[in-house]
Amino acid sequence: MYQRQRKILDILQKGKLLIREAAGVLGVTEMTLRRDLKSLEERKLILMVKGGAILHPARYEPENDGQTDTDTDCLFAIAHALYERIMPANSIFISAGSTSLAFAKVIARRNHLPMTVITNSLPVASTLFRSSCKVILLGGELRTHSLDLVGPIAEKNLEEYQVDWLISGCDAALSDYGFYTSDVSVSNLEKKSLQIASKAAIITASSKFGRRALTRFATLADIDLLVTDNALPESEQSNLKKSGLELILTVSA
Amino acid sequence: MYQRQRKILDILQKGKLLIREAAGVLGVTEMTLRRDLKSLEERKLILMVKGGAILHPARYEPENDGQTDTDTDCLFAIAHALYERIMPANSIFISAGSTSLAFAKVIARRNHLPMTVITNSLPVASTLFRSSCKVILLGGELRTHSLDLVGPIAEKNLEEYQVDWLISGCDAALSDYGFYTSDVSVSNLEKKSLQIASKAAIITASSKFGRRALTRFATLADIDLLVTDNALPESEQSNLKKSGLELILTVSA
DNA sequence: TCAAACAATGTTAATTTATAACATGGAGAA
DNA sequence: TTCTCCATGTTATAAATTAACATTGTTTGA
Repeated sequence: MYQRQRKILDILQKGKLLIREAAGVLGVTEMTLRRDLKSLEERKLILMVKGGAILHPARYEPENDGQTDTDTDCLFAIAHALYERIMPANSIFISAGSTSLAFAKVIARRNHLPMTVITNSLPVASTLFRSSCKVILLGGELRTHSLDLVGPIAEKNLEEYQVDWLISGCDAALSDYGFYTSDVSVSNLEKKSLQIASKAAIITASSKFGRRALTRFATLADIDLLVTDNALPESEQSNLKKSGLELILTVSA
Repeated sequence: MYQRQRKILDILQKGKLLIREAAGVLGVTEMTLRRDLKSLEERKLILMVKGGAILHPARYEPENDGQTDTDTDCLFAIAHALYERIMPANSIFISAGSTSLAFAKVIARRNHLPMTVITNSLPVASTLFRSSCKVILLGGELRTHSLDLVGPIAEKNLEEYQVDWLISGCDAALSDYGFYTSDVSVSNLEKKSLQIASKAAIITASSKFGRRALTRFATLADIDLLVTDNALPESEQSNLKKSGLELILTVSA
């Protein structure tokens, strides 16, 4: 029974759960599933909506702008792989972005050791709220459409810290040149965070490769570990390995 | 129609709306109300749950620990009164707490002028996200049960700013001595924020008067404006007036 | 000004979802 | 074994949601 409720929460990580569908998937009656959901709702873990349930809204989710299930699965596979590779760690910096957020969710669910997480993302902070992690949120200006913090204050605060790992996504990547983001203030913050991290990891879907975005925030040499999915073309893979970084490829569904 | 949708949002400020009940209150059919709700949901302003609706969860809300409707009404009355008194302003600091959060909600709904809001509260930042306000969130450690930021980083960041008004609640108050909070790190931050504000306002339910809490963060002389409800005893009122601060009393429901 | 077109709301019936009450069946205790 | 308890399943009932169509009032353009 507890096993099943855990599965329910897993399904919910990806968004909404429909009672009719999920009953089949879990191999139980609607009634049983309802009883599970009711119990989870009483524990404030979920919120029941018409015909289904969502995770309790005490944790904010940025809009899932047209992200498909497959996309989400891919992100979580990458996040899990990263988790296996770098944990346990004492302190990490998690930047903003959907891949980073997926990683934060993995930590919240799987990690039970004390750890310090520094982030500039409200969704990440909120995800780790009540986890075993101590959360430090950088200050700064709230970017209007992404719920993350940037600007000089955020950069200056960063100087106070030192972390084992920097975890970041990217908006675009070239296998022979480096990693890009499309916002200058984000890029500035990323550059700073590279300086305070002993090691740096990029996690991103392979689809980001082969294009540029506005500014490059990291060269290949800046990055120690790259986790992406195995849809990454051979040529890109060999380019990356040449630069000496560790490459982990997850199997896509 | 738009008038009615505004009313719906007003009702929702206080929590959940039940379609069956609200249809009567608004004087329309369930069907009409449903259509309004559907439209609001499409605009991502609300989320429909079984039998009713809640505000869109894209905002962090601390748990409503047993706060009654009357309590909430009282808070909003106070928040409105403060809004009328101090707006327009160029820049304000809003501290953490349920009363401050109510004030942020009033701003989000009523203010359409550009303004800068500095806060150490995630719920406040999230409430003002997408409003006409520029939001600056102080950095620092996330307090585990309150979703607000404290600590040396937060205090240091504060030094960078200067605001017209400080808006704060309190955990306890004595009419001849000052205002208290029950957390030392919160108190430290409050003291700092008094220093960067031209004027300071306390908003609080009158029930907080007559007791102490762990630490005093402000004397009567530190405060320029107090907004509370008219259940405040005469003796306390005269004490407060003696100290020269401006006192605004709202009518309780 | 009138009537066509439209928008908002109301009404009813059909469908879907939720609840309640009782039935089954297996695991463990006396 | 036999009883009890608990998780689950079944069925019937109630509630909520949707769809389709009816009504009303308002705008618009001949």
